[in-house]
Amino acid sequence: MPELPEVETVARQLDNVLRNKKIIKIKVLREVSFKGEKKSLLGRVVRSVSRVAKMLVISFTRGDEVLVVHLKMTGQLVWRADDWNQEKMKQEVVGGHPTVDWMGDLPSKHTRVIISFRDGSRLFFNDLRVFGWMRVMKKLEWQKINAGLPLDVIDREFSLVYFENVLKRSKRAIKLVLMDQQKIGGLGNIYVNDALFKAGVDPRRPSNDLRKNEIKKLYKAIRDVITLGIKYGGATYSNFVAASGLGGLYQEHFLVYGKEGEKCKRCGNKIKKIMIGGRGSYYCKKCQS
DNA sequence: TGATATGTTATCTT
DNA sequence: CAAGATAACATATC
Repeated sequence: MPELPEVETVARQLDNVLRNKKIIKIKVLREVSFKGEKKSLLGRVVRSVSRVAKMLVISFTRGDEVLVVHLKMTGQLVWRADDWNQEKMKQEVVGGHPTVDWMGDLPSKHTRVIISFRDGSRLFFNDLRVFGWMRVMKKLEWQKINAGLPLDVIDREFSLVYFENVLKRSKRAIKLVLMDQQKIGGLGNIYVNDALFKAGVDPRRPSNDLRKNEIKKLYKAIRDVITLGIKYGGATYSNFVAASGLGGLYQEHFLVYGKEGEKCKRCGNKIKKIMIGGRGSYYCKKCQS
């Protein structure tokens, strides 16, 4: 369930290990998972790995292409050095949706793409539900997509005023607006549920109905939740995954997400679950209005 | 067996 | 036409 904090963490770590590595082979085990011409990337040297919205972007020192990766719900990236083995688990970077896949030998049942580098290391793209993708894009094409993206919640320019304007322009449920990647970049179901709880706002409230002080509270809550996510999400993706390292610490810090029937951390009331836009939404009836 | 699932988008329906 | 609602994508798990 990679949301912004997860993707950010993976990007940072992959940037460290993939820099200056030369691609010598790309093996696609599932056609739909890789779009574009893979030949065009052979021989390319990685310049950097970064994050844009919930996407990872791998750029190269030469050529006119970038490789864009979207993990969607169940994608994960695992990079392993040439001499990796289960006992030592030496050089490894993993990130994305936590499954047992990244513990054992790869490729696994869910491996969709393998990118091999000249130094013998490999990058595995695993994706259980095959919603995610890797896509070779021309720089121009990528720039166009970039230009159309909204600000990220952790963007420096993502101001209270900007946020307020976004919310005012819609009367849909506030939760849907927050999750709408065309309007605000980076928030997924988990963090939205938690941010709304923290701000004391009912997820069903019409977006343009929020009062100024509520918008302010929500703005701050989003920042807090995402910052915390990066802090703990970072622990999910370590260079050296121990046997106990499966899954991330951030899960232990959820406020309401997935806690139907459990006690509200603030008032002790039971957390309710409802469906909004076909997605599970968790909230406390007493604390959120 | 059937319901449900983290993200995004295409396609309907207002 | 635009905004909003909903189905669809492929597969595993409970």
